[in-house]
Order: sequence, then structure tokens, then C-alpha cells
Amino acid sequence: MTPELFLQEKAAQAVKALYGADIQPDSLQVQVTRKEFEGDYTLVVFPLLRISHASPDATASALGGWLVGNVPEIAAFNSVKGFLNLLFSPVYWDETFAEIAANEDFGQLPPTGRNIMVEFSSPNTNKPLHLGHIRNNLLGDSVSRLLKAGGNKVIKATLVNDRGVHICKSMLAWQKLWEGRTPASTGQKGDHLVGDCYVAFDKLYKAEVKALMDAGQTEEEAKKNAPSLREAHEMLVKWEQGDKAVRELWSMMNSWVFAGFDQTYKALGISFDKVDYESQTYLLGKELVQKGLDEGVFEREADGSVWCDLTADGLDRKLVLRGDGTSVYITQDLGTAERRFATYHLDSHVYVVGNEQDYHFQVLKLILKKLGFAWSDQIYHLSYGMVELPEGKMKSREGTVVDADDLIQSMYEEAKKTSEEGGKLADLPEAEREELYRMIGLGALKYFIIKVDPKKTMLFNPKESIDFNGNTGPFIQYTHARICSILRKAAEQGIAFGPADITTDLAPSAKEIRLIKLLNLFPAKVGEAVQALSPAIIANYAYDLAKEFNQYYHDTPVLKEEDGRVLRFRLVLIATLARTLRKAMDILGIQLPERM
RNA sequence: GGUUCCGUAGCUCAGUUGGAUAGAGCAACAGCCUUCUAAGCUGUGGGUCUUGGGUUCGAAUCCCAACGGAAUCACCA
Repeated sequence: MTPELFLQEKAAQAVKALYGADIQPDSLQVQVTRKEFEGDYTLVVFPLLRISHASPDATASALGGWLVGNVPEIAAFNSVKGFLNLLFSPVYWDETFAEIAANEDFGQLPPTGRNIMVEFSSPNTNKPLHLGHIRNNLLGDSVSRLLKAGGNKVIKATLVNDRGVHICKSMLAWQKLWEGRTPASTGQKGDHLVGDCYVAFDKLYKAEVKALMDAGQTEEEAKKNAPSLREAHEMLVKWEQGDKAVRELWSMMNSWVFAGFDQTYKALGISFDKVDYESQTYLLGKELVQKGLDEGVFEREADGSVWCDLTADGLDRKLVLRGDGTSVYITQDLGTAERRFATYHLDSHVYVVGNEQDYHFQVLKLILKKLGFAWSDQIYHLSYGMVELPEGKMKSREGTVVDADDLIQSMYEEAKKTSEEGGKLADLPEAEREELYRMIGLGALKYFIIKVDPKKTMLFNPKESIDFNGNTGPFIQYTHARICSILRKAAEQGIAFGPADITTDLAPSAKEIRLIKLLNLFPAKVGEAVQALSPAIIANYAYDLAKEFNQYYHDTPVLKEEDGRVLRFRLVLIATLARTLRKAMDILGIQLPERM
């Protein structure tokens, strides 16, 4: 039981005993005492004044007196302006800590029996991944880990957008300009090669548009009439008809992109349980259109197109099937959602998709609800904000995108540079050092992205690069490495320790109590983060833990402690701290090195 | 114009179901390596929480309005 719940319960008993009133324990407000006051937890007594009919201080004193007299765990109290500060006994903290230390899975919440699918990443196969995709990938991956820590069964899924006119554009440019070039022949990563094709197409297209406009066409006409765009559309039609040559070219170029993506995913430490390809799912959802028509949820226009009228819900009319009978984006999403809930017996489905699609998901949920699917309420759009550069939004056409591979590489180099300046790893074999640089660089990148509340637009300044000091991934990794160093030395000295070394007659210092209190918060933080689908909560918690340790470390020389029992107590404390840090950072997908 | 989201220190961000004197980091300045790793620690300066109302014992937090910024409102995905 958390101290908060414990106090609420005891305080409710106190109110009953003193004033004879029955109140709900959870209606009482208990919070961690601010550090400028003396105490561990604080009960806010204002809401109780109408029951006590006394002044805030008198009420607080009466309650405090009762609690100290009747609850052995509570050692002392003081009251300040309506805030009742309560001090727990050292025994209480010893017991609390002993429970944490003995629980190998501390922070892992009990099983919920729920199956949750998390869809994220969902890349287009016409260009390489950039910083915006990184935010998506890291969020999706850590939310998956978070939900797992919350006791759920999680399926990580991605839907690769491998078909459509945008891919045809790359294919066309390749045919026209670079036929014969392959990743093998150029040594270029496949996704970058195909991305270059896409850029080349755009250049060609723009030149054609300009030429047409010079010849007297309006911009609108020119954009529609540019020959390369027409060719791309023809190619898409051929693709849909299953034209052999087009399909072969398509498969080949897609395979290059996949190989490139795999490399990037591997570098990011991200994997999926289930990969869907849009080329195989884009026809899904059409039978739902019929169902909708049968049930009168949809209506058909004279030209054959099918619509869903959402104006009564404050939205617009939404097209769900084109006049020519082909499906649109949302048709497919309706179909995949239905199939997934049925196939995987999902209780919930999280979509990690940028906030530019807020409207789309609003519509998706609403239509599914109108179609009578009870699970439509269990669809969560984890909507995240854009990553902006100091100059504003990233624009691929203006070459202001931050490429994912480049960024990962530069993080690695930064880590290597910083580390070599310190020179602490000189004795390690090269391969191990390389592995550490990779871990630290990636840790810096991941933490930088994840620590920000998902829904906020965030800013990335490439010139200032990502910091390795302060509230950063490497700071937490460094803290862990320091703890490991102490534990290593203790082992060298032959000191054995374990949870059994925590006995109730040891009085933890004020700083140790702060650490225990903080540790104790972890499961609640996980619960809160699961509720909010926000790994940022865990990131900021891990930072607090690390910072608290660093302050402790600074003036508590653990290994110099002469009293063997106190020494072992402290070793258990920091070992538990390290374990909790690992669990927290595991939720973020960040590895913690033992040295750095 | 409709809808949704955001606005906290010079900059990047925290801030729990409304609670005490609003917190970190970066940047600036001043200290601390003979002591378990200085990617660290300590200190100083820096705020009309965009603005104005309202709700109440109490508001950065909840409600309304205004201002500023973003996204979206396609037979694109």
C-alpha cells in the first residue's frame, strides 16, 4: 500500500474518532511534503473545516495528535496554515524499502489480461526516415514498453505504405534517369537511393510545370497536365491491373527501401511483431461500406460515391468510397481496424500518428461507432506534435529535413568525442567502446525526444546539437555507471549484501529517506504514464531519481562507511536504485551501460 | 470562417485529482577533482505562469472571452 493510501485511510479513521463523521478516504488530499517544511506527507485540512467547525490549525493539531497517538508508523506532526505535515518513523521507511528491495519486478504492474495493439512508424516507401519519423518510432516503441509494464499484452504493429502514386513517382524517375543504378552498384542505402529518385521526380515535374506555364497555361492546368505526373498516374493504373513489368520494378525498389529501413530500425533498436503492407490491405473495408449502406449509416450519391454524413456530430460529410468504386484512405483504416480487433481479440488499439491527422481519427472512431462496433471507444489516437527546426517546419523540398541516419551517426560521433576526451574507457577493447558510444549517442537522442510531452510541438536545433549534460539520457546513464562502479568495488572487496540486510533498527538518513520515498513512487508513476500514454512522465521521473542519487553520492562516501551494517544497507539502497533506473529506462527503450 | 491543440525564466522543457514561497536543464557568473567516475556537485542572478474576467478558503491547473502560434476542414495518404 502506498503511503498516500495508508494515510488517507488512517486520517478517515481520525475524522471518525474525533468528529464522528464518515468520509471517503479517497476524498482526503494527501501530498508529499514540500522540502522546505518538515515532514514526509502532508494532509490538507481545509476541506475538513466544515466537519470540524474549528480553525485550520486547531483541526490540523487535533488530527495530528490522534494520528501520532494511534498509528505507530506516524512519529510526529506539525501544522502550518492548514497543512498537517506528518513524519513517518524510521521503521516505516525500513519496511517500505525492504518491500521494494525484495521485489525483483518492482515497477511492473500486475497483469490486466488486456490485449493492446500499438501501431506506429507506418512509413512511406518513397523516402528515407527523418526526424519526424524518429519521434513517431520512439514514442510508439516506448508506449508499447510502457503498456507492457502496465501489465498488458502488447502487439507492436506497423502498416507500410508501399503503394500509391508517390511510389510510382520514384519508380518513374528511376526509369527515366537512373536505370541500372542499385544500392549495390552505388553503395548507397536503398531508402536514400529511392528518396533521391523522388526528389529527382519533383525537380522534373516542377520544370515541366514551369514550361507549361510559360507556354500560357494557368498554374492549376500546368500542375495537372505535366507529362511526368500523367505518366505516374498511368503507372499506378498499371500497378493496380497487375502489369508484370511495373510490379517487378515496384518489388525491386521496395525491397531496396525495406533493406534500408531495416538498418535504421536496427540502429534505433526498434522492432515490430506484425508488419502489414498497404498493397495487401488497401482493399479492406469495402464490405463495411455495404454494411453501412444496409444500415442506413452511409448514403450513395448519383455518381456512385458513398458518403457518411457527420454534420449532426459537428463534423463534415466524409467520403468513404469513390464514384469509381475504389476505396480511400479511411475505407482501408475502417477495414484494418475491424480485422485487427477480430483477429487479435484486441481490447484496445493505440495509433501513434502525428496531430495533423487528428481529424481523420475523430472521423474514424465516429464512423466505427455508427457502424455499431462497441470497441470504437477503445481506439486511442496518440497524437504527437511536429518536430520543428529553428527555421520552422521541416520541408523535404527545401532540403531542411534532418535525416534519421545522419542524426544517429552524428549522435554516435558526439558520444565518441565526449568519451575520448574523458579517457575513462581507454582500457576497454575497441569493440566494447564502440558499443558504448552507440549506446550513449542513442540514449541522448531517445531521451531528448521522449522527455517532451507527446502532444507538444517540440523544437530541435541541429546547430546546438543534443546535450550530454543536465537533464539528458547520458546523465542518467552516467549515474548508473557510477553506481555500478561502486557495486563493482564492493564485490572486489568481497562485501556481500542483499535485501536481508535491511532491518528495522537502522535509521536511514534524511537523504536516504528521500531516495526511498522517490523509489516508492515508481509504480504510481508507471500507472500515471499508462493512463496518459505518456512515456515523458517516466523520463522525467528517471531524471529525478538520478539527480537525487548524484546529490546523495556527493556527500555520502558509501564504501568508506565503517559500520558494516550501515554499509550493506547503503549498498542495497543504491543497487535497488540502479535496478529501478534500469526498469524506468527500459520503458523508454534506453540501455544503461555499466561503465562510460 | 468551423473544429482541435498549444502559450510557464533569454532558450529548451517539468509542474500529479485545484494547495504552502512556481521547478529543472542550457546559457551567464562564482566556487569544488589527493576522497566510491567532474557526462558530476554547491552557490548567485533570472518569472505580471500571454491578457482580462469568473468559480472558491485557495487557480499555472477548472469555466468564459480576447490575443498570439500550430494543425486540420480533398473522389491525397
